Amino acid sequence: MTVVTRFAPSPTGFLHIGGARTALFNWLYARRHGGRYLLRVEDTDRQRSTAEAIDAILDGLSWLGLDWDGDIIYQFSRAARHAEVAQQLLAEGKAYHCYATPQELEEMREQARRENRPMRYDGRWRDRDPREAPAGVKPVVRLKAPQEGETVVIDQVLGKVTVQNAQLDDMVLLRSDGTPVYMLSVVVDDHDMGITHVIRGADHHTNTFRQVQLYNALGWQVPEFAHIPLIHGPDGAKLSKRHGALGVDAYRDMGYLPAALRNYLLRLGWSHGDDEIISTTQAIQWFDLEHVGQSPARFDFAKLTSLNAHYLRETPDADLLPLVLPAIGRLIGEPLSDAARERIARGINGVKQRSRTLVELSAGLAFYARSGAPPAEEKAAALLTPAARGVIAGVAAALEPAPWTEPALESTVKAFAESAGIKLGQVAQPLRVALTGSTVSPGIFEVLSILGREESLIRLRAAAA
RNA sequence: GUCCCCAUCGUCUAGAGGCCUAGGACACCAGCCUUUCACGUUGGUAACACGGGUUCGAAUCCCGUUGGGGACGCCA
Repeated sequence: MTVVTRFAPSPTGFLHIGGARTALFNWLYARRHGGRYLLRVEDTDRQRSTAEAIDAILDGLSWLGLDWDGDIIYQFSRAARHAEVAQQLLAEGKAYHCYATPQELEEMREQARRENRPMRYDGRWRDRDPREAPAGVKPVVRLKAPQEGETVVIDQVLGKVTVQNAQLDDMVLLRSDGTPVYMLSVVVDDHDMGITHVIRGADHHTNTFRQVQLYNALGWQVPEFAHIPLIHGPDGAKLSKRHGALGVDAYRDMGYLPAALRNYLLRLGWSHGDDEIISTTQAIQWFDLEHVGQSPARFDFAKLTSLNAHYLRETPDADLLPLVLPAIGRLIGEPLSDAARERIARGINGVKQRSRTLVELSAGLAFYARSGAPPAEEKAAALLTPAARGVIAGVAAALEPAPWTEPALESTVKAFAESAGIKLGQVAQPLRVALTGSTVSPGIFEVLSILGREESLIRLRAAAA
């Protein structure tokens, strides 16, 4: 049996981190088993679904590198099919019209709340003669669910769970306007699409029992289920916009790499022994449902950032350049000259070694892009004491006639330090400030070399003055 | 409230009854390396929620307590 998985986001907002992980797990599982990974947009809520949200989700998935097989299925376009299934159930006596009004249902819930009873539909139209139907009320269609016995879900992550059917009420299949409700649509679509493994967030776990009842009423085979624990915010509470529930585009903007996010998300809830750095290729070979954890995880930026630093260092300079060039242009407030691009290309390796995100990388590269003395950070400016300025002037003079290669620069500066009777560190740090405007940068000889004689001397003299 | 799920360092996790003096990673602290920072490296602080069982033996199995989460829509 070929594995078929799906990711089924509802386009009522951006692709958040939990959805991204669900997509990743589905994608990995399908790839692992040489199966298919489908995408279904659950847009049956016409009020809340938007085209912008669809774009944002597709965009997020593409950025993450989670390509889907075949065409996207828009659930709303299948409404007629869903209604047809409900009609079939109706015809078979497995579903019925319910004329209870929203007000009645609200009262039912109120009453239940007051009496500390579970909030459920009481089945008042289940066996009632349709001829008693009130005039002018459009009915919904409800599933005639079993009232005795129990429903069992075997979950690949959570194991076997049993619920008493008395706990479940007759769910709505079709709204009074004839449109299908999510519970019906998922079941019909998953069946029609040949989904073999439903991998989704644990928030759907309780829904599964009702869905299984539907599968049973329809005589359809139940797919495998795997409910993965939710991701919480740093404070352990449900992820909300206040903590980590950002769209994946926000992570892109913060300078995270898709590969890093994939690795981080993978380890959030799944493990392979002590392995931490897991490439996507490796993940495809290893991923399974047995090692998905059962408890919720908290989102931790520090770990993501550390992973990102790793992937940043692993990424070839040529791939990083286009990601960073536009940002640097914005940073210095002018278009990048050819000389600037050239310096950035040569300097990027040195800077990426000490950057954790693309944002840090861009910022760390900006001094290469400028012409003339870079603005000095506060901490850096403080280092430019009169004595330091004197040292810089001395070095500038020593450097002017010297050959401009890294080894040569090093020996020139070292010779200068020796003759001046000071330590290299006392020369290097003021030099760094003059050249980069910062106390943090790649090796000072690398910087001199890349900046070139002319540009270096301009900056040194400006600092010495 | 009812039902369901979950529970190992601050965080992510390894752990499928003896291999556990509970391992790794991130974060944190200290040392080394070094022209700064970062990388790297060495070491350190730090956890089996609690209480009962079962067993020769429990982080691992069972029950309860506590705590956290989820679901209870003509939303998905």
